[in-house]
Amino acid sequence: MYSISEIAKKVDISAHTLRYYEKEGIIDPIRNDHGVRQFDEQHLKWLQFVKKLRETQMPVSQIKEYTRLFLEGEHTANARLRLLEDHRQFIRDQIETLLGTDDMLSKKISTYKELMEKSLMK
Amino acid sequence: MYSISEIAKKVDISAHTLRYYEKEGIIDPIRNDHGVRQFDEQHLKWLQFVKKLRETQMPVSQIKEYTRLFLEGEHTANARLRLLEDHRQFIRDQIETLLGTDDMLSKKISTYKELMEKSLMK
DNA sequence: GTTTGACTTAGAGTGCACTCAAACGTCTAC
DNA sequence: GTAGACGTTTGAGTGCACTCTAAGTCAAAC
Repeated sequence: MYSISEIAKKVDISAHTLRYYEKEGIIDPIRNDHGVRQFDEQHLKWLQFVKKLRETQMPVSQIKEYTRLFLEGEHTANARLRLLEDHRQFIRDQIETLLGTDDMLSKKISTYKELMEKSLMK
Repeated sequence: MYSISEIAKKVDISAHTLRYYEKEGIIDPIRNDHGVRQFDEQHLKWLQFVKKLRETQMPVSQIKEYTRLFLEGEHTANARLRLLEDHRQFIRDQIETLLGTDDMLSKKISTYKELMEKSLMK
């Protein structure tokens, strides 16, 4: 069992943000008899998954929705699958955009370097 | 010469956002004798460049900084080069993250599909 | 036994990037 | 000559995702 600060460190998400995620219904830690949050390996895995979704710009609202469906049970598997597939498509589109801009930047960077060499030769 | 709404359409950035960019010093359209903004091909090209930077998450503040350096002249070429190289690195890191999550999602999606096939066979 | 430090809560504040509102000016078409 | 489409401005509002504050509880360390 981990305290909020321990798990915060492990997943590299601030304790503040974890409380915010709890308020949003994305996590539901166990509480001990003093009301202190306790996180287990399941929570850790879930948070690592959530983190990957956030790192790839899935909105918190969509993660909420996914969580809600998950908690609703088996019969929402189809809807969850669709959410994941949609996000994968978003990721792929994003990769395309990034590759395109990488390319443009590389060209621009080359031009800059050429220009600077020329001015050095003067 | 394009009006604000014409260029907004061309680059697919709202007129509102273009005015905001102007306030931030990212663009500096010409004004006619009635104070109406006029954009030319140079502005168009610049905005297309800015758009690519924004699409790849470069903060407006950094685009501002790049613009400022650009307007300062030749002697800032080195600083501008560094900005672009940093952003290219950011893009490459982002691509890595996206590829990793794409992979994870693909595995999860396969698992979902297998599960659903099994439940169909019951 | 008191201090330290980690935890709790509700609710307010922050920063970013827009996005809109209101009040007004100007051009063109009918 | 007036309606309507488009432009202008300043300043306020929005939505997202945190991020922090204040006031309090509790347990172990000194």
